[in-house]
Amino acid sequence: MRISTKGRYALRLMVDLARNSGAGPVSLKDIARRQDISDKYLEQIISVLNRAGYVRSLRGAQGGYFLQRPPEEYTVGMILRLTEGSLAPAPCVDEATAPCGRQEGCAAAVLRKKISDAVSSVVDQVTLQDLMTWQNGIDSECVI
Amino acid sequence: MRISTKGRYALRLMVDLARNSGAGPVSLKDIARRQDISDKYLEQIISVLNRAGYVRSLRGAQGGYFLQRPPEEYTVGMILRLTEGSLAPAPCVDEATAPCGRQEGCAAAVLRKKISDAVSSVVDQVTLQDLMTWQNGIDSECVI
DNA sequence: TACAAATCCTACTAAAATACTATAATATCC
DNA sequence: GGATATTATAGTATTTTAGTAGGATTTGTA
Repeated sequence: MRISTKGRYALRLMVDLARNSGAGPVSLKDIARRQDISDKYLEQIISVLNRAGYVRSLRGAQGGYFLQRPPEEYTVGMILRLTEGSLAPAPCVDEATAPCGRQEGCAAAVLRKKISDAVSSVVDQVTLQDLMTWQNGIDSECVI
Repeated sequence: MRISTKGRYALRLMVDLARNSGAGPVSLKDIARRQDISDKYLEQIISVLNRAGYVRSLRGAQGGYFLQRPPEEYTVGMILRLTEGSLAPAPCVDEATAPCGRQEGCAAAVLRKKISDAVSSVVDQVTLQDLMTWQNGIDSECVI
């Protein structure tokens, strides 16, 4: 029941991008240094965000990344689902073709759905902007 | 963000125990056969539940296990926390000594706590009895 | 009392997921 | 043309998960 580093790093990455936007694209190397995360690992993570259109990239010298949209338009759920895969507590919650074959009236399904909905209700509500606001006053490198 | 088989098997095991209680202790072998789970693996799982006092055991021939308390006194949260470890979405949510050292006002901490609370609000509310009720009408081997 | 059926206990292992690391190609600004 | 970026692909070490295996111990029953 853990969010892996991949999802957490993605959040930190996006918050970092949001905080440091304005003065041109932000290079991954800078983000990696500020967040103290391997830049090669971040590369893989941001490429997912890039392909999904969450960030835009500029190649070459003075290149880097920037957010495609304002921070309040990204929810934590969007980012985590992309990087973590599903947020469901077990296979078969959100899959149409449940392995057990009987989604209807199944105790397991009811329980899973409740957990899944509870998590979603949080992560789909909290935006990047919220994370930034909560973090204000604290120094920027606070770990998510 | 998954519940592992360990936690899920523990739930199935407990529901099975609850359903088959009344006629003396229930042997693990029977549970394993009904639930189609390796009995050796179940042994490890039930030993945790046993040490925690959630079930009682009787050794020797005609021995087995039975629930220590009525099904409505076990929550899903109790069982999952025991077998899965913490249900927190990341280290440092429920630990007093957060690795980042600054629990207060940290965006990460706020987010994690929200997720953790959301999950808890579900799993601490649902009891074994609920699972049994939801499962009524369905054949018993429905997989959690 | 011997035997069978059960729990208990410890250790081992295969496979998958996680968390990176490495290398090289490509693009762009100066 | 060179420094600085992103992009793409492949490889690897570590950890976690999900079991297996073997045997010791206990206890009811014949």
